[in-house]
Amino acid sequence: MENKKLADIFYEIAEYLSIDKEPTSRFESNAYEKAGFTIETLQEPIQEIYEKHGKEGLMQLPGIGKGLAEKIEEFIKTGEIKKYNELRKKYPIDLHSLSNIEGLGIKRAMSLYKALGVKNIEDLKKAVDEKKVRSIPRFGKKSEEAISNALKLMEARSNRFLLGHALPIAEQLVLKLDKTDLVKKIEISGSIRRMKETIGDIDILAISERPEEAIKAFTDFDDVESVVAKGNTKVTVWLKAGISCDLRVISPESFASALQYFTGSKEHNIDVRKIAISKGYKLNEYGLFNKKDVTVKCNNEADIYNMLGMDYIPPEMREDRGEIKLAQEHRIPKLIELKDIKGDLHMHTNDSDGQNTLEEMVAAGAKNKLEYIAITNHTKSLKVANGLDEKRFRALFHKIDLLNDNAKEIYILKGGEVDILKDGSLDLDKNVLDEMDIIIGAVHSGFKMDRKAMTERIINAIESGINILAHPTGRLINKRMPYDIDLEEIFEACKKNNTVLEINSFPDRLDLNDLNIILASRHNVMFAIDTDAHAIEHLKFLKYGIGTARRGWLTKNKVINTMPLNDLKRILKKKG
DNA sequence: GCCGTTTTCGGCCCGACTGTTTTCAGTCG
Repeated sequence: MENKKLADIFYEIAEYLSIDKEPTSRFESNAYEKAGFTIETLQEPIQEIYEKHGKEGLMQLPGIGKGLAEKIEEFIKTGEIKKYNELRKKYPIDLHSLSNIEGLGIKRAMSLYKALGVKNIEDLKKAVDEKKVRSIPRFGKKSEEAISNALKLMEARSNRFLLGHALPIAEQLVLKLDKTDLVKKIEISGSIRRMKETIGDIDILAISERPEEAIKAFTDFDDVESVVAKGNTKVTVWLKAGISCDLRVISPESFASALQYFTGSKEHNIDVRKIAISKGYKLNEYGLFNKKDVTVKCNNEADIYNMLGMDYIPPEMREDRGEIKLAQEHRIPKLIELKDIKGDLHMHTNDSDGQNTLEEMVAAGAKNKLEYIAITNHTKSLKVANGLDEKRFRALFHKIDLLNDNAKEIYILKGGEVDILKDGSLDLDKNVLDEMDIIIGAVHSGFKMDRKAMTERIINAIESGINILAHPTGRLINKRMPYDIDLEEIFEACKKNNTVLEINSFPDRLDLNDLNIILASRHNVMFAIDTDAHAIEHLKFLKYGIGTARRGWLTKNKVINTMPLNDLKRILKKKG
């Protein structure tokens, strides 16, 4: 991906510039950082923008002016950037990796380079082992130990926590804090509240009249492995679960602004605060203040956004991807909510690789107040999952017909998660496929095909009449990269064939992800938010799919399983 | 190096906490 490569170079230039002595280079550094972020989160190849609209087109992008447009042009034409090469020659050290170590920033990394010649992580390890770091000015024994711990930690946690693992841990902590009676109000903030697919650490916000006691009670929880930092209003702990957690205790008057502040994202907040300044206010975690430094009363986050001339922005949208402009134009969409979902269209039973029986899954669906569910087991070629052949599918469908005749509170759709074979054909006879109410197509093998072949394979399946394309990119978070495919071509084929794209709610899938949902939306396709449940407990994963959909700015009317059963059936029939 | 509903020049987010100091620089979020 070219965008990422260029973004990383800009980030590195920003790092090099921030250690420069010139007073203006700090701001130049910010400019590169901001431009790097713009490029990294761009929805189309930057080269395409340049080819279509030239330098002028690049300068339309936020944070990119004449100078940086020229740098981008230079990179596209020559594959390198002179300024970057010069900086690397001047500072031949891996600043990026070094400054990523907890507690070590760019400036201290530079001190270590100047004093000890530390150029990379290996050098740093050596210097720590030889106890050389403690002798450097403004370092000491504690700093050396902190760096040593951070190095070990970095090896231990190379991956970020999945949202689906971090959220339950956070909810448990909130519950426990609530029970102490030391806090009046608690809220999870940070990237969990934004429903980011992976989480760096847990952020909890609380109102308390006895903050020090609340912080003490928190650090005494047996979930806590060690206390990293502790003050009067804030404490950071390392949890036994292997993730760090911040608790901040604030006054009731500050709660709205603190929640806004600590929910982030950082990029979003910087822009919001700039708008505050431009309107003569000051916004920080303690409140919104006018020119005379008098607090402007805000009861909730919506008040803050409204005072600044914006619509309320849902946490999931706060990523600095254009939501601020939208809010200023009062065009924030009404995002889909969990309660809008009327049915789950992707569920397994123990007939293939699920853990529960058909009857148990149906009962669980009814208990979750779903109006309909689809039972979609694996097909015969997926042997590891005990995939069903034509005969076993027919037997299962017969059982489903009987259940539907008797049960009235929930309707069961007959379906299958049908393997898309290497040539793009489907792994079942046509007459069994014809008996299905819903056909989900999925790739479960041959992940390493080249881009062209893999794209053709999936488009073949789309054209042969699947209703839903399951987990369209095949990625497993922290485990497996997405298939190499041309997503835009696939989205276009989905549009032409009325094929629905799945947003798979399984914590390690979340596929499509937020950015791909935004991209697919431009092709005017429909979505289904499914759990891919392999057990009754998995039905609660739906909230992660909803969170991902909201991060992709999705509204209810784009999601087929928000429809009443009869409308849904009509959509599913429009095939072939 | 970017940017403009006070500005095309003069700004550029900001407060808590830590460690190493003896008043503060660096880091983090």
